[in-house]
Amino acid sequence: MVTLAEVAQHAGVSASTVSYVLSGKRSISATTRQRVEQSIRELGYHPNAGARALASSRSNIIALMIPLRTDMYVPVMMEIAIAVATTARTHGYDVLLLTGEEGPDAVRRVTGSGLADAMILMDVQLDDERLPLLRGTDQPSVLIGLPADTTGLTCVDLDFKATGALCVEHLAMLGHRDIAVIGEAPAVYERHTGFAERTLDGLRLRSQELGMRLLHRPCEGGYDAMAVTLARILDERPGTTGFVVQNESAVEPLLALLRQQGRAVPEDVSVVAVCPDQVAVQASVRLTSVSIPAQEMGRHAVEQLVAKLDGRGSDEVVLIAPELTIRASTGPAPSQS
Amino acid sequence: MVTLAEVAQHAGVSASTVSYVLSGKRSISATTRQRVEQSIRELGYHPNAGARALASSRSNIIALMIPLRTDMYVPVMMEIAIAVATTARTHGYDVLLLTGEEGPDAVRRVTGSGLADAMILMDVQLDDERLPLLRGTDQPSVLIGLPADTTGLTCVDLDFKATGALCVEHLAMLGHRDIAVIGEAPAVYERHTGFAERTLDGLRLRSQELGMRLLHRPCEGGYDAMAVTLARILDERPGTTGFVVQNESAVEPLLALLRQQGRAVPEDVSVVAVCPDQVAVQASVRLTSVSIPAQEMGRHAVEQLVAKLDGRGSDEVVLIAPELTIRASTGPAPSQS
DNA sequence: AATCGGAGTCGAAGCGCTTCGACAACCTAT
DNA sequence: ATAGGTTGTCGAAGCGCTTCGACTCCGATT
Repeated sequence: MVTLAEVAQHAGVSASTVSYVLSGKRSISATTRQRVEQSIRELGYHPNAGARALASSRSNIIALMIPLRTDMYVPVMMEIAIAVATTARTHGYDVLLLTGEEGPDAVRRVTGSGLADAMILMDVQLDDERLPLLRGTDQPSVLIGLPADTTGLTCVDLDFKATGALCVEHLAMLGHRDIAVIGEAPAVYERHTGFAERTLDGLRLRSQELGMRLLHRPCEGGYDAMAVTLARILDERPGTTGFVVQNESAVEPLLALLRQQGRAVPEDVSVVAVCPDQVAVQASVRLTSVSIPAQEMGRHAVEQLVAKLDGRGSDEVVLIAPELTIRASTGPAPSQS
Repeated sequence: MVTLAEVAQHAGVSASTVSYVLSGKRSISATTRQRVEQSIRELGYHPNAGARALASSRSNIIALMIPLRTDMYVPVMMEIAIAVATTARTHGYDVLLLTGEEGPDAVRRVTGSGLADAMILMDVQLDDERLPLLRGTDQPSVLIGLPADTTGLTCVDLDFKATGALCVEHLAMLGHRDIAVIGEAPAVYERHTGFAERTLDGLRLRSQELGMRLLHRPCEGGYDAMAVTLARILDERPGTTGFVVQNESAVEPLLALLRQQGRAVPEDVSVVAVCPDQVAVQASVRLTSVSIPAQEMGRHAVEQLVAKLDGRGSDEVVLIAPELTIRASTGPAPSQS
């Protein structure tokens, strides 16, 4: 393994000079720089990560905590993770993948050992047990998601409340008055994952303001669960003409069931989904949807973090404005004949 | 930040003793050990990762290279990644997430810098450009997937050839004679991803042996692409009664289209999928499928790697035997009336 | 001509840990 | 009683890098 010292010798300069060429923290004459760079290339030198971390107390690693469960939003998680990894690389950072499994201990371990310089937390619950730890350390962090109390924290998330409102408004504009919400699995609500509850808030508030009737039903994904849920909804509110779906794995089953029952989309009922664009365009009916900007969230989180690590940037909550794309699954409410 | 030296002082022993308590590499008297452990707990000590890596030339990190593209098998990738991360933790390793983006350079960077002790590569192509680099380094690695030439490499994968054969056998046993294969997107075949081609090999070989007719069509996921593909297939081979689907995002569209055309599953046509169990049970018809054991693959890869790092274990190719689960999407071929 | 300051380079200290050799203390077999 | 072997502990030498003075040179300022 090639070391700094070897490069220095090869280039005929001192070790510190090589170091300064690499870091740019002191000025180096053009000729020296070139000679050093040449040697680095010739010898195929890569700075040793451990030594660098030890000497500089900077690991150039960002930790990413992803949820262990895969009961929801797998593609979204994946997309965020990839966006985080690629964005981090453009800033010279690598990404350490932690699963929720260790819980709060992972936070202690990482901050305590200097394994990572900063962390990004996903799947944040309203009252997450990791939050006190984050507040109690000087290690920068960014949450993807929104807890109940955000003081002293930096968060990035889609504005799910506005998302809910936007869905309702769109359906209202089309003349729908009776709306059903197919939500995430009950477990998601039980563990108080913020985004699900905030979407619901937005839906409820806006529908009330607009004088619409709203029925919310959580739903495990899959065909069978959706069948049961749909039957109950139509039993309770036969006049339902609009659906808002916030559960990827319920989308296609819902469409299939509606088709099967002879309810045409969008002629008889309209469906708005909250899902990544990819899911919306691949569905059997191209879905009107509010997209979940997974990539943007991941990128944003890293950039906030890098800003903090560079001494710029501060705690703030960034809520990305939702955008509704009209596709083929929504249309005017059927006239009440 | 608490250091080894502080722990040593607090416990009234030398630094090296604390180190030996931690590593267990020399025997320590019970009383000393307890005193040291007590101090560690009281002070909340965590060994500094950089210092440790520098001194021991072991980072206790495993690098995981995941594909950048998300055009296939997202849930599988995710499940593997999570399995790798959790399994690695049980062996005292953390996982560094690398995307394919950097290509072979990532391998150079990681091995050169000592960032990781070993690596796991996913989405291996038959003639992957990273392979020469792996062979040329003494850093252990495991591939998830199977390249054309496996000499000097350790690989873990589902036995896709046997998977293909298994699907054909099942359909043959039920009396089907005309089979269509809905494959991955054309791009997947173009870049010579081993698993797709090997499945196809298995399908072709076994169907030939059993005297069945087989038609293979790649297919982008999604409803529209599936509609076109299906129309072409039925046009060319109207007598097709069995489908093998190896593309998650084509499964549900296929079922919807068949339903729409009045072809009942499994009465008129049978469908076998190659997909994770979760997908199979969530579909609108519970699918007979060969499951992709993502978790097992991830776990296995880590265990191979850890064995190598411990000086045990050697290069070998582990092909996991496929298992077919019969569910509701396959049945006897319709009698030829 | 004397002084100042910036640019460019070097030497050395040290980051927190592992690990090797040394050594004291003790136990066992002669 | 003595040699030989264990067992438990310590001191010190690095691992490869960053970074802080310190030093030299040289052109610019008075």
